[in-house]
Amino acid sequence: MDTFTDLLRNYNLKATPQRLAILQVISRYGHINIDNLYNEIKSQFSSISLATIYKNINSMTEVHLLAEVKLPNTKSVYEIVKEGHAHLKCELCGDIEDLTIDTNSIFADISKLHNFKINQSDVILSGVCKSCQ
Amino acid sequence: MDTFTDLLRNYNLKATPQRLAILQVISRYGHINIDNLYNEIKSQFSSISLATIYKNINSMTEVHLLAEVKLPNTKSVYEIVKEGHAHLKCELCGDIEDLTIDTNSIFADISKLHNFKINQSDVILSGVCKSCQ
DNA sequence: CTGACTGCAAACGTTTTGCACGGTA
DNA sequence: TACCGTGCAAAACGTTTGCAGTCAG
Repeated sequence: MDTFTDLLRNYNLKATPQRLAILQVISRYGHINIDNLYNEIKSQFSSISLATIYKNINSMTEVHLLAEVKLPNTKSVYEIVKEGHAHLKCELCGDIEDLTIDTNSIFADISKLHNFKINQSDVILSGVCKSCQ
Repeated sequence: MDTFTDLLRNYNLKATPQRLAILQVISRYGHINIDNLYNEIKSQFSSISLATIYKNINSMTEVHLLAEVKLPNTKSVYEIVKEGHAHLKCELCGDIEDLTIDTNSIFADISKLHNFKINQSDVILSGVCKSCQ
C-alpha cells in the first residue's frame, strides 16, 4: 500500500520513482530545503537531476500537494500540505517544528473587525527550542 | 527636520541622497519590493544603480532599520522596522496592510507549553481585503 | 582628509528552459 | 501507444562582488 502513489494520482501526477523518493524524504524530515533534499535523494538515487527536483517541487506545489514555507534568514523549506498550523523555528539549531493549532481561528475575530476575509495564515515563530535552551 | 537623516546616523550609516530617497519611498508605500522601489527611485533619481539599492537594502536590513517581509506567492517586500505586528495580504489586489496587534503575546501561552522561547513572530494573513470583496 | 558609499560591469548561485530520450498508465 | 516526466546542457534570472571614482562627516 504505497500511499504516496495514490496521493500523486489524486492530483493527476504520475507516480514516478523520482517523485516517490522526493515525498519519502520530505515526509521523513517533515521540512527540508532544496539542497538537502537533492543531496539526500542523490544518495539513494544517484542519477536524479537537480532540474527534476525543481520541476517536481513546482508541479507538486502548484497542485497544493506540497507547500513552501518561507523562513526568516534561511532558505525556504517544503512540507507535505496539511491544514492550518504554525511553525516554530529554532534560531540556534535551525530545526523547524510544527505547532498544531488552528491558526485561522486565532485571527478570526481580528479579521472580522477589519473586514478582511482570511483564506490562509502563515505563522512562523522564531526563537530558541526546548533542547537548545 | 529630516528625520531619516537622524535615523540613519543612529545606525552609523551615512545619510546619502540615495538612502534618503529609498527611505522616503518605502515610508510612502509602507511596503515595497525591490523592483518597484528601483523604478520608483529611478524616476526621481535617474542615476541610481540597482547595485546601490541592493547594498543599501542589505545594510539597512542588517542593522534592523529595515525588515524583509517574506510573502507567499510573491516577492518579498521591505518595510521600516516597527514592533510586533501582523500583515494582511490581499490575494486580489496584492495590497499589504499592517495589522497592529501584539503578535508575540498571542502565542505566549502556546510557546510556554512547548518550552519554546519566542524572539520574533512573523504572521501573514492572506485573503481578500475590504475593498476587493 | 579619510573612510564610507556609489555606479558600472563582471561574476555568481539559483532556478528555469529546450530538447531528445525513456517510462507510466 | 500516447503523453508525461527525466536528464542534460544552456539560458535566464536575481543578487553580489570588485574596483575606480566620489562624497559625507
